[in-house]
Amino acid sequence: MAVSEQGLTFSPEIEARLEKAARLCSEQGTTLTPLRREVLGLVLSSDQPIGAYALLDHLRRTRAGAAPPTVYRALDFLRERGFVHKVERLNAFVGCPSAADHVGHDHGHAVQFLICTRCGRVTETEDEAIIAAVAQAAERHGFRQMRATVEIEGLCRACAG
Amino acid sequence: MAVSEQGLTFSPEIEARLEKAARLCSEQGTTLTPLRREVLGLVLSSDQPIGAYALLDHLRRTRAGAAPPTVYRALDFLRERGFVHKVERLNAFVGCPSAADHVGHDHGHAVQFLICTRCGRVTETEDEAIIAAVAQAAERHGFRQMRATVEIEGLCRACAG
DNA sequence: CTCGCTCATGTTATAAGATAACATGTCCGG
DNA sequence: CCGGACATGTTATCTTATAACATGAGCGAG
Repeated sequence: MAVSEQGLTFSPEIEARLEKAARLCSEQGTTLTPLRREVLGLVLSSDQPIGAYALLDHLRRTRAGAAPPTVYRALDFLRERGFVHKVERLNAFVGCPSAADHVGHDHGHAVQFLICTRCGRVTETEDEAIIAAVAQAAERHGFRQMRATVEIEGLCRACAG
Repeated sequence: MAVSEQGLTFSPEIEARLEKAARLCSEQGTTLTPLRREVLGLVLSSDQPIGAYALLDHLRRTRAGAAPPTVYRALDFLRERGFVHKVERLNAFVGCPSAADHVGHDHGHAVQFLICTRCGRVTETEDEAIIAAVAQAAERHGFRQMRATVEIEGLCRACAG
């Protein structure tokens, strides 16, 4: 991650994802501004879920005046578009690995996280059986599902040994 | 809910559940102290998830010195034993309707909440298909699941119309 | 009986997460 | 040139949660 006059620069893979996100935004008539781009880049660069205030600390390297609303507004934008998800148990944010696939319309989807309590890493999955089971359970209760999250805590393969 | 010298008194149904909880605790060698009993009673008396600070406000009616740790410690105790669950999305707590059935060992279970964004009510379910799908997905990733929560947001039958 | 342990609670302070409310600036179309 | 939409800046505050240390009750071993 380098600092230039345009703001932060990220690894090539992440730059590619940022480009893609920028394209998706402009197709929707919105803008991935430099600020939003930086926040998304920071989230994607973290190998663990990252908290809003940790993002803020990073942001302040380039933006002296950054304050909580700065980062929360950017996160709101990114979450609305599915580029970023919040892991509720951790009050922290992760980049969506498949943001490009289901732009903006994954409501009703049951996003799933495998949260390792030892190493802190989180893997996002999209298991169809879970999605279907959740949808059916909701329907059985006469519940109109808008969105759902599944947060599974335990030990990842590496940590479980 | 009445106030007596022994602390709060709840409705007969809730008193019955408190008695049962007290019995389960003593079987485990722990104690449902008056404080814990009051907190559990307050959670069970709420028809919606209730926040820690709302509980604190109620507690202070009978316990002048109550402070955040007072309520958080009681909640920790109750959660460890499965009498109470936290709805992560709401930072609020609900009583477990089936606390008596699976005392203390429901780890690995995927607790499920149907959260109505309109009326704020939360229904807890234990859908076997979801539990199984979650367990299988975790296994497929070599993940040793300890616990899981499924939080489904949308409109309940009454609110969806 | 009394020392020392464990458990529960009290007490004070602070950390961590999130939002409200209002101000500023930029771009663009009429 | 004005006015509206949008993005960000700025200040203050609110909500949620925990750290750290103090007090006190109950109980078993010596």
